[in-house]
Amino acid sequence: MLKIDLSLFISKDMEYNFREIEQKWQKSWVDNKIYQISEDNSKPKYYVLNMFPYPSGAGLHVGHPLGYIASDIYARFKRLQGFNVLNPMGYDAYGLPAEQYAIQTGQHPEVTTFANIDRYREQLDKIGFSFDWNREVRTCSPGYYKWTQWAFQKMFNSFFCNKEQKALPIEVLIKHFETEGNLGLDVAQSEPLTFTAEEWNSWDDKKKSDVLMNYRIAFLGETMVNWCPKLGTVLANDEVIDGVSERGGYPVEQKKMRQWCLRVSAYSQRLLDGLDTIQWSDSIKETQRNWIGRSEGTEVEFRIDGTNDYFTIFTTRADTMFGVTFMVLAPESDLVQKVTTVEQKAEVEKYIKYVKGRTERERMIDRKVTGVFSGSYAINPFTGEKNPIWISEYVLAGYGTGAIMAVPAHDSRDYAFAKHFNLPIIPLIEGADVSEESYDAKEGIVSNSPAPGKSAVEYDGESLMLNGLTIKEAIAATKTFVKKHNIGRVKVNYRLRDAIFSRQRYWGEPFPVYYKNGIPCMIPEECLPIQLPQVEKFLPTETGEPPLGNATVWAWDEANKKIVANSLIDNKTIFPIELYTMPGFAGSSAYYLRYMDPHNDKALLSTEAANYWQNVDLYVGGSEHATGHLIYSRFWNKFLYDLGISVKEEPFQKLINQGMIQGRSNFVYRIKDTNTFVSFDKKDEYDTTPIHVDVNIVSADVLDVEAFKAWRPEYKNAEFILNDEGKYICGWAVEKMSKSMFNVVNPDMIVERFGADTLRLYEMFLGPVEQSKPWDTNGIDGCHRFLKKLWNFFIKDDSVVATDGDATPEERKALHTLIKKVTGDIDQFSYNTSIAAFMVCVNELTKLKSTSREVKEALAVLIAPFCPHIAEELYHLLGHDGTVCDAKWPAFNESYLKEDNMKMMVAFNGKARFPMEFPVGTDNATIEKAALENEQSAKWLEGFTVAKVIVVPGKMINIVLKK
RNA sequence: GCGCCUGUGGCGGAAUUGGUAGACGCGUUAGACUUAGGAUCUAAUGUCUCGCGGCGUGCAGGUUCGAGUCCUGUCAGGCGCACCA
Repeated sequence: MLKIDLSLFISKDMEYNFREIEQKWQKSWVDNKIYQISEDNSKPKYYVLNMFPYPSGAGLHVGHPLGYIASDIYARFKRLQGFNVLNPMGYDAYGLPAEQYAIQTGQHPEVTTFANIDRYREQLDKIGFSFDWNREVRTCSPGYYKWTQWAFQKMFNSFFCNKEQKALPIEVLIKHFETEGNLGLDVAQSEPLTFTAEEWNSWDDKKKSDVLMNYRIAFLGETMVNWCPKLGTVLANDEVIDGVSERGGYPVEQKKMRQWCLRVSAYSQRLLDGLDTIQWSDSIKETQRNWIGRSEGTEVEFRIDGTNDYFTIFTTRADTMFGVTFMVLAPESDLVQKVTTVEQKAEVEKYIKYVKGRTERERMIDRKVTGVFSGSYAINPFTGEKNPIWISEYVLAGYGTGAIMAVPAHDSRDYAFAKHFNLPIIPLIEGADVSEESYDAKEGIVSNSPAPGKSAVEYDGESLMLNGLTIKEAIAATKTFVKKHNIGRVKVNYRLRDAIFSRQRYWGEPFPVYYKNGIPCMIPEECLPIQLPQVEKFLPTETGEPPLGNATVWAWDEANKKIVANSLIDNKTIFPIELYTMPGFAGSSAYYLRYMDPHNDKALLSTEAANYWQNVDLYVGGSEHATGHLIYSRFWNKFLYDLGISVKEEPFQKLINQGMIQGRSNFVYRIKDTNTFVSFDKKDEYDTTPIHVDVNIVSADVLDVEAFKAWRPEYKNAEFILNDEGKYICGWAVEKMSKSMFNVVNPDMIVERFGADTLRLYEMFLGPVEQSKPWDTNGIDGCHRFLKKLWNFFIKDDSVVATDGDATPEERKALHTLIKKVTGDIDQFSYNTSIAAFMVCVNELTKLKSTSREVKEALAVLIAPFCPHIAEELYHLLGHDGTVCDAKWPAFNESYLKEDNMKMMVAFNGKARFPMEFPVGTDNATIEKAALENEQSAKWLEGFTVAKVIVVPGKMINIVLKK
C-alpha cells in the first residue's frame, strides 16, 4: 500500500516549520558573521569553553553535544547580558584510533582525522551553536603545534626554584654551578647531588648536560614506565586502568626506559593550593588532592650495621620509633645491592627475578605476602638495636625513599608481614590489643617508648622519651628531637609523579630535539615548528625503533638550520632528530590560551589578548579528566604563568562536569531455535533469548514490525507473537551508548525529526547537566509541543499579533516571574527548571489570550539562549532587523510581582490546615489574632490551650497547642 | 581500607534561607473533536479509604512550633584513590 504523507498536501502557512526556520538562520548567522568576535575593551569579557573533542570515526551521538549545549546556553545568556563572550571550538586531533587505523590500512592518520573532523563539523553545525569557528584550533596543525614545541623548549630551558616556588631560566642555575657548585640550592631535582664549582667547571659538555637533566623541568630520565607491548608505547599512569591500557585494554608492564619527562611534581604544592581559589566541584577537587597526595612526615637516617653507610626512611608515624622490629626495602631500590650479603645473594636474586616477572595486574589482584631477608641489619637511632633489613614488593620504589621502618604493632601491612615471617611485634599504645590485628588508629597514649627498664640512645646528653604523650604530641616531640640532633628532617612528601612525556608513536607532535653525540640539543626557536615527517609504514621499525625511525628525511643540518635526509648524518654538522613524539596531553594542555589569539605566528598569544581574555571563566567537560588533562593543564598554565605568558595562575575558574548520557537499549525475545519473536509482556510463557534491537525502529518501546523484518535479512521471515493489543512490546535496559548495543541515537536524526531547538531544549530538560542519565527519546514530544505552543502564542492567522501599550498586571506578573526564575536558574546551570518555568508561563499567557508586544518582545529574548532559531524568527517577525543574539536581556521588575493580599497558611503544631488572606503589610499581632479567632471556632480543638503562635510573614501562621 | 557524592510517585526529575512535598515533562486513565489517530484540546493521576481522614522523601533515632532540607547512627548505589609507610 502506498503511504502518503498528508502534511505535504495540506498547506498551513504559518505552522511552526522548524526545518525552514533553522536552515534560514543558520545560514544567516554564517553570512553575517554573527559569532565572530574580537577583543572589545568597551565590554566586559566572558570566556566559555568546552573540552574539545577527539574526532572519532563514529561521529557524534546525542550524548556528546550535552556539554556544548549547556555552555552555549550560558554563552548566549552572557552575551545578552552585555558581555563580550568568547566561545570557541576545536579538535584534539592526535590520538591512537587514527594511528591504529593507519597501521591496518596504510591510510595516513591525517586523512582519517580530517574526514572525521568534517563529519563532526557537519553534525555540530546543525545544532545551532554560537561557536566562533574563525578561532578553531587543531592540535595536529603545524601552526598550532609550533607552540606546543615552543613550550616544551621553554620547559627544557627552565628549572624550578623551591624557595621562590617558581620556574626560572636554566642559565641562572648554570651561573650558580659555575660559582658555587650546587651548594645551598633548594631546587626541584630528580635525585640529590653534591658537587663544587671546581667540579662543575672541570666537566665536559656531556657530563654537564647529564647533570642539568637532574634539574630541567622537561628532562630526559631513566624511569620506570608503563610499557604496553601491544601498543608499542609507554602510557601515563592515568592511561592505565586496573593494569591494562585505557585504550584497547591490553596488558601493561613495568619497564625502565629513557623518556622525556615533565617535572610536574615540582608544582605539587601550588597545584594543591590553587584548588582553594577555583570554583570546581568538591569531588573533583578531592580527587586532585588525593592524586597530589600530600603527606607530612619525618625522614630518619638508619645506619647499616657494620658499615658507615646510612639510608633514609620516610614515616608519618614518628611516634612509633620504639616499635620498629625490621626494615623493608623496595625490590627496585638501589640499596638492595648494597645490603645483600654474600650468603643471601642467591635468595635475593631469586626474589627480585620473581618480582620482575609479575605484571602490575597480577600484583594488584593477588596481594600475597612475599619477601626475602637481605642478610644485613640497620641500627635504630633511638633504641640502638639491630633490625633485620628485608626486601619486599609491598614497599614501593616510587614513594618516599623506597625504604620503610616496619612497625607491625601499628601498621596492618607490616603486621601481616611480621606474622608471615615470624618477626617480633611490640605494641606501643596503652590498651592496644595486637594479638589478632594491628592497632592502626592515630589516637591513644604512647607507652613502651622506651620500654620499661630500657633507655633510649643519648644525643648530647638528651634522649627521647615519649611515654604518657598522645600520639599527636609524640609525633611533634620526635620531629623536634630529630631536627635538633640531626638524625633526619621533617619532610613533606607528594604522591604526584612526574609526567612521562614521550610516546613511541607516529601520530603526535615531533620533538624539536636533535642529538649531538649523545647530547640532546634544541632546534632553534626560529625554525619551529618542525613538521611531522612522512613515513611509508606507521609501525615500529624492524630494529624496534619508534615509527619515526621509518622517516628518511629526519636529520638536522645544524649549520644551515634545516631538516635533511638521514643519509647525510655525519655527527659533525648533521645529526639525528628525536624519534619519539609527544603524548596526547601535550596539545590539549594550553589550547585555551591559543583560542585567545589563534592566528598569531609570532607568539603563543599576544599580551593584549592575554590581558583581555585572562583565563577561562567557565569550563565544561567530563569528570574523567580529573587526574589527567585537568592536572596537566593546570601545571602547564602555571609554568606559562611563571614565564609571564599566562596572566592567571589558574586556567579554569569555574568547572562544570557534565554527566554522561547512557544508552537505552531495546530487546526483542526470540523463542529458542525458532524465528518467532514474542512480545515482552508474554515472554515468560516461552523459553526465549533476548536480542538487542536497533532503538531507531522502536518507538515508545513498541517495535515497528515491518522495519524489523527489513532490518536484517535473517529476520525477513520473522514471525511475531503480539500482546493483547496487537503490539510488539520490547524490553529495555540502560547500557553504555555504543554501536554494538544498537542503542546509538544521532543528533542529526533528532534534528531532522524535531529540529535543533527541540533537541537543545530536550537535552537540557532531561535533568541536571552534571548528572549522568539515560537517553530516552520518548519524552521529547513534550518539548516539541512546547515550542509549537510558543509559536502559536505568537502567531495568529498567518501573522504575528502584537499590540502596543502596557501589558496587563496579570501578563506582567507571568512574564516577570519567568524573568526572575530564568535569570537566576541559568546562572546556576539549572536549565531544566528554567524550561519548566517557560512551559508554565506560556500556558499562563495563552490562557490570558495575551497579545501584548511588551510580553512577546521579552519572551523572544528569554528563549534565545535555549532555542536560538525560533527566537531569531520570532524576533524578526516582531519587526527587528538585527540579531536576537545582541538584544538586551529583559530587566526584572519586582513591583510587578507584588500583590494586594498575602496568602498565609494556618497550621496547628506545624501541620497545615487552612489558608487565610491578609492585606499586605498587616502586622504580626493582627495576623495572630485573626488566626486565633479562626482556631476558636474549630470544634475539634476543645481541650487544647495555645502555647505559642509563630508567624512567618507571607508564608504561614503556626499555632502551637498543648493539652 | 581511605576519601567524595547520591537515595523523593510507574519514569526523568522540582521544592529559595528549615515553612502547604511531588513543579514541569513522560507515561497512564477518562472525555471532546475526528473517516481515522502514534494529531490536537480538556480533566484526573503519591498511597490507603466509599468518605471523613490517615500514611508518605532508603532505614532508625535526635534537634525544632515545624525536617526531603540540620545532627547522629545505619543500609544501599555510584565515583575516585589504593600495599602511599
